[in-house]
Formats: sequence, structure tokens, C-alpha cells
Amino acid sequence: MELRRLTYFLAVADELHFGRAASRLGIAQPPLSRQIAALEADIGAQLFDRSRSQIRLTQAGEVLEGHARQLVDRLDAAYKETRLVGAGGAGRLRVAFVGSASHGVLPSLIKSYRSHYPKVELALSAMNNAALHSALVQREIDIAVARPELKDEELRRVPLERERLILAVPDNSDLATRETIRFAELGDQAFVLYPRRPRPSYADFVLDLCRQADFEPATLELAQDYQTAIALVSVGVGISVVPESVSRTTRPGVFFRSYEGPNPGTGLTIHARRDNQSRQVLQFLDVAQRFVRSR
Amino acid sequence: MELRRLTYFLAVADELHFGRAASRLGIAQPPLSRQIAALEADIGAQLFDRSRSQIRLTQAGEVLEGHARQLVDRLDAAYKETRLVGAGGAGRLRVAFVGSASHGVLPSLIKSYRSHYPKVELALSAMNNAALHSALVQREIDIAVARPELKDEELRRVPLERERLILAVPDNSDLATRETIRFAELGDQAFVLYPRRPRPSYADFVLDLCRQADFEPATLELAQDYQTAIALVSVGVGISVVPESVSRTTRPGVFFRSYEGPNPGTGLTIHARRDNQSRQVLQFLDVAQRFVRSR
DNA sequence: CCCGGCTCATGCGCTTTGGGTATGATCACG
DNA sequence: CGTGATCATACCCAAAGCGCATGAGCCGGG
Repeated sequence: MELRRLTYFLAVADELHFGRAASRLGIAQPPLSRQIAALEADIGAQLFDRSRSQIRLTQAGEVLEGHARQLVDRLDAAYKETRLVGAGGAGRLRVAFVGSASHGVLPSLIKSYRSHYPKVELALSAMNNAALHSALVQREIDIAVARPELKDEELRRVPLERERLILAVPDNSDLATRETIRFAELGDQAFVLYPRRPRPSYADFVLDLCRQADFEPATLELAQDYQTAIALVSVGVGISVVPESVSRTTRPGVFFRSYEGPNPGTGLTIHARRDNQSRQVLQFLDVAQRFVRSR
Repeated sequence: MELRRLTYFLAVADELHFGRAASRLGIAQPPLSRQIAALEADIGAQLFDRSRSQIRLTQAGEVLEGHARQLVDRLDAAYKETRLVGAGGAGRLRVAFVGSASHGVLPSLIKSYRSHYPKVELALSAMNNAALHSALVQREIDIAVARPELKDEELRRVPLERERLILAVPDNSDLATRETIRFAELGDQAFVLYPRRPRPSYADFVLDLCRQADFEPATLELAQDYQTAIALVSVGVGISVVPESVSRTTRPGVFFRSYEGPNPGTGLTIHARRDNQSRQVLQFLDVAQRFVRSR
């Protein structure tokens, strides 16, 4: 069951002449004769009819020839495809991101990667920070785009985007039309924050801001994720503090307003397992770094 | 591009453990590690992620695994099929015969061979003796069933059937109802003989009989083959001298009558090239010999 | 009818490749 | 921080493959 013999066999089947086949293979004629003889012994049947000066394939030889050509071609294709996947030129990359990232630069980054590696299938999904971390550790995803960055020494990080915070307010709130908004004046507002779990979360980060401005929100609603929170804002449940980039997408019922007061901003960070050395991941991080530098 | 490495790779992919894979393959672990390393070097990509205690396939490894399984299976199937064809258990056998043979024992012989080797595809065709000889020499057929036997030392022969000659007469001829027919009395008859080419042929053999009986046919019509000749008899063109076995098939317009007089008989003989040692041919001849002996 | 050339098979020595044993390096786990 | 497990490396030996020389069978020409 050795492949070299099949390629030798095919050369002889092509040339119908041991000497020419041997020189085509770059070997001498005697070893070729021996290899063919060994193949015939292995199969237990003559593959060539050598009774005449011009040799010819037997029926068994013809059958084997068809299969052998297919096999050699398929093996070659398999090697090529494996090489391509190994080099990161094809395959699959599972990228997950926090919901609020879909309004910022992430889509542009994704587009850039796709243009560089069009044959890599991208599996995109949205989840909150905790789910991102868990999915990375469980190897359910290769890349996590989190906000804020995940604290885990086993992960490598690439900062993607840093942005200011703004307010998302319902369109029927007086905040929607007020000239300027000072953060310290929001003590009587209902706050919609996210995510609910796990604590401490981005919600706690915002609550810290409130404490810095010497108030506690009058009402506090904790949503599972950004998408739910902004939906609650749009129906008038309360206001939320969100990254500036989400204001690029207009949304019925929601006004985005900047404010005066504490604004440490928020950062979007790309994460991958350090031990995931797959070319797809390395190349994605590379594209991301160049993408960030070019801005 | 060596196949052993693929089977080794598959063993490791199955076990995800070099030690177990090695013992399953019946080799020690170090050479297995080396072969996998060589395969990875050949492909230029990691196939296994060895960073953890439990190794796992990389994307490239998964791609190769799928292809490798198919390849190994197909190669195995190819060897099996080639073996079967080489042993004569499958494949193709091209058998040609003279038209007058299709009424005798040949169909039974064919049936017997089919029952012994049902997977061998039989390509049957009818042609006259000259065409049979030419087709055998040109290797267009493997077996020729000729009448009389072909004179060629390069052919091996198996006598199949020996039979008497009888007359085929039109049903409106007075010969059809006559009590007994003496061959010598046929001088005033129109003879339909075959084949037309090449001379000397079966027709000349019959004409020799006439000369032995001291007459020349009043009229002589030469047909291309037996089928044409019997058709001419059926429409009243004349009488013909045919092997007895054709009378087993009744034919509208034709009466078969035995006669008194010279009757050297005629023989059906199976031929194959001596240098055609294919199992299909040898086995057919073997079946034929046993078939003849059993009668 | 024999001889020479062509073609595939065989004998023999050498190189390459593959496998075995011993051991090292790394990592998880107690 | 040691211990066992696991894969990689070092080294040696056996088997397989290759090249060269040569034999055997066949065909065509003198």
C-alpha cells in the first residue's frame, strides 16, 4: 500500500516503456522494474502484458490506472488544501464581539480582513464580556472583541478603539432638548445599564461615575446586554451611558447627547488565546494592528 | 507524498495520543512522532496542537483528516477491485461467434460461464470466420467461436461441438415434402451458401461435397453470412446446407431436412490467442472444457 | 540461420529511510 | 516542588530503494 509504486505504475502506464518511464521518473530502469514487480506481487495480478516487444496494460492494469490517477490527483489536492489552511489562506475564524461594537470600527476591520483573506470563512456572533471570556477559554471562539478588556494573562490583547461616553436619552425626555447636560444633574434620572451579569461589569463602571458626581441613580434597571438596554431607552424606561460610536446609528425614540462631567471613556479590545497560534488568528491580529495604526 | 504517513496521521487523529496510536500501529512512539513531524514539515503546517497535555487537531489537521480517510478507503477499494479483475472474478470478456453458433450449445456455455463469473461483463458479437480471425489477431476480441476451426498456430483451440449437416429448404419446394432426399439428386437446385468472402470458405467446403456427388449447383447464390443465407432460403431463393443445430430453431418459410449422401459434418471450435493469459480467458476455456466433457 | 540490438529481469553493493531503545524537555497535578 | 505522563531528540541497526553490471528473451537484418 505504498504510493510511490502507484506513481511509478502510472509513469509506465503512460509510456508503456520501462526505460522511458524510468528516465521520466529520474531513476534507473532496474529499480522501476522491481517496484512494478513488487506492486504486481502485492496485488497478486499482472498489470502489464510483457509478452510482446510493446508492453500493454492488462485489464487489471487498466482498472488500477483509472483509480491510481484519481488517487494521485486527490492526494495532491488534499495536500494543497491542507497547506492553504495551514498558511491561514483558507479555513474558518470564529469572531465574537460585544453588541456595542457593531456600530464602531469593528465592521471596517472585518471588511479589511475579508479583503485580505477572502477564503477564510468568518463565523461572527455577539455576546457580552463574560460570555466572550468563557467562549475563548472553552475554545468555542478564536477572537473576542470585548469592552472593557478581559483580565486574563492567558490572552493576548490588541486595543482597537478608544472613545468617549455619551448619553442615550428617550426622545420624550427633557434631556433630549436641553442645551447642555451636566452629569452631576442626572441624580433624578432612571438609569438603564448593562450587563446584568457578571458583576462587576460595565454597569458598575458607570455607577462609579455617578458616585464621583456625588449621586446615586434614582432608579436603576439592569439589562442583559447593550441591545436590550438601548431598546429600553427607546421606549422611555430611562437613560443610559453608552460609547460614542453607537450614536452613528440613529434609532427611533433615542437621542444621543454628549454631557459635561466625568468621562473616562471606554475601550474596545481584541483578544485571543496566547496558545492559539493558528495562522488565521495571527493574521487577524496582524491586520487589526495595521488597521489601528493606519487610523 | 507518502501514504504510510497518512495512515500514521489518521491513527494519531483517532487516538489524539501518540503512545496509543503507536501501539495501535504496532510501532514504537518515537518513530511515529518523527513521521508526523516529517508530514508536518512536508505540508509546511502544524497538524496537531501539542500545547496542552491533550493534543488536538489544528484546522489544517482537520482538513487533512477528512481527505486522508477518503484516500485510504479509496486506495483500499482500488486494490481490492484490481485484485478481483486480476483474478478473473470481474472485468470484461469479449466473445464473438459465427452466426450459425447461436442455435447450438453456445448459449448454454455462455450461461454456464455467467453463472460461474457473474461479475464479468460479456461483450458478445456475431461475425464470420474471417472477421473472427482478424478480430482475434487485432485483439479486438478475446474469444472466437468459429466454424470450421481457424488455422493459426498462435491460437489455442477447444472443440465445442461436432454435428451433421442437413438441408434448409423453402417450404414451397417439393424437397420439403419428399420422403427421402439423396444429395446427388440436388444438381438442379439453386444453392444459397455463405460466406461470400474470404474464399475458400464454408461455401467452398459445401461445393466440394457437390463435386464429390458429381454435380455443380444449377444456380449459386453467395450470402455474406448464415443469417442472410437462411433468410434467402425462407423467401424461396434456393436451398442451403447448414449445421444440424440450426434446425432447433423453427423459422417461417424454412423446412430442415436430413439427406442421404456425403456428410462429413462440421465442427464449432473455441479459439483464443495463446499469449492472452488473462484469467477471464483461461477461466472461460476451463469452463468450456468442463462443459464439453460433461456432455 | 545466426548475430546484434532492444527491452525487461536479476544480482550485488551502497545509500537512504524507517524503526527500536534510551533519554531529555515540558507540562499538569498533587 | 517533586512526580508521573507525554512528546521530542539522540543514536544505532535493519530494511528498503537505488545504481551499475549483466543476464534472458525477442525481433529484425545480414
